[in-house]
Amino acid sequence: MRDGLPEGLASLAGFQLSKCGWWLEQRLEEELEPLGIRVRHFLVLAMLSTSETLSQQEMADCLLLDPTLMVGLVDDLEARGLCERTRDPRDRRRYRVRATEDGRALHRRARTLADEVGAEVFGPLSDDELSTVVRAIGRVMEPFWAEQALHPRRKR
Amino acid sequence: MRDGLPEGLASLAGFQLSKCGWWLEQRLEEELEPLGIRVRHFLVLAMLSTSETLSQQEMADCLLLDPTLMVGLVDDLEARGLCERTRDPRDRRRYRVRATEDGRALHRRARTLADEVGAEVFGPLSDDELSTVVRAIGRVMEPFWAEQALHPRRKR
DNA sequence: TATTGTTATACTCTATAACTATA
DNA sequence: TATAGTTATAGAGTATAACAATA
Repeated sequence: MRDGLPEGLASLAGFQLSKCGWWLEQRLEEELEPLGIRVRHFLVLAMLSTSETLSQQEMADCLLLDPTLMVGLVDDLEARGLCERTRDPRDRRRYRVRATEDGRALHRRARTLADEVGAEVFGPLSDDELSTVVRAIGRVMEPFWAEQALHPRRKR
Repeated sequence: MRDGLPEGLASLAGFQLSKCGWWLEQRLEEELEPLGIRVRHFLVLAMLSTSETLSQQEMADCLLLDPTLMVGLVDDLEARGLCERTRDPRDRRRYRVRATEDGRALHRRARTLADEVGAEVFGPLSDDELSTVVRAIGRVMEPFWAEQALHPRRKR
């Protein structure tokens, strides 16, 4: 990289956006290490923090992860007492995964770190710009999540 | 995903942004398949399209890829006559990788597809919003690329 | 017969280490 | 001694397939 990004790359909005997402994730990964969790564990806790109970299948769809990966993820959290599995009485194949008080407390600490990373990365933006970007991305992703709810895809 | 994304996830700007980047990349991957290249090959061509010549090392830094991965990537392009390697006469360890005319032509076709994917994904945004987002992300990434030029990191 | 969750296995991708040639 | 590029290999991460329990 002699003198900055080649213009052919810099002008690709998708490339810049992808790397921005990667940067945010890596920084958060670093910040979460002292808490003993990965970004994925944090995302599970984030879901559970506003959902009472969820099945592993539902969480896999939201995170775009293969359901087999949710097993180990929930295992990790349960082993540390951050969430608990109970069978769904109305469909005993499913678990009802719920965050414990410890899990909610850890989520709050992790969420603070995530917000700090966000403030760091988005530092160059004014409050107006930031809220425009955040709302814009949210609106852009609405059709994606709608489609995802109907025809779940996986990978990554 | 019973009723949309759990709020704990939806409110995480970093999560939405990461998935947006993933979505853009996956859609482009699909669109590029008929051209017989992956997104990575396209990104290499994009760099070469505005840079005359670059070393494999420089390109690895820009794409945040391990230099060993650039070998196969440039091999692929060279085998199809899309780029060519010549030794740098001033430092015969380095290659000067250059896009051929065919490479530039394929890049233009791929860039058109990338722009179409962008138009599709960012469809919900007004022109003003889109340009605000694109410029904002570009500004956010400036310090990242500056740091990357000094202390290259890898992975992904 | 289909679905949730589980396990074990195979596969893909990436990083690591060792090497050549240049500097 | 250090760097660009190459190769082969080991490791991490992921998907695939088969299974048990339930619907």
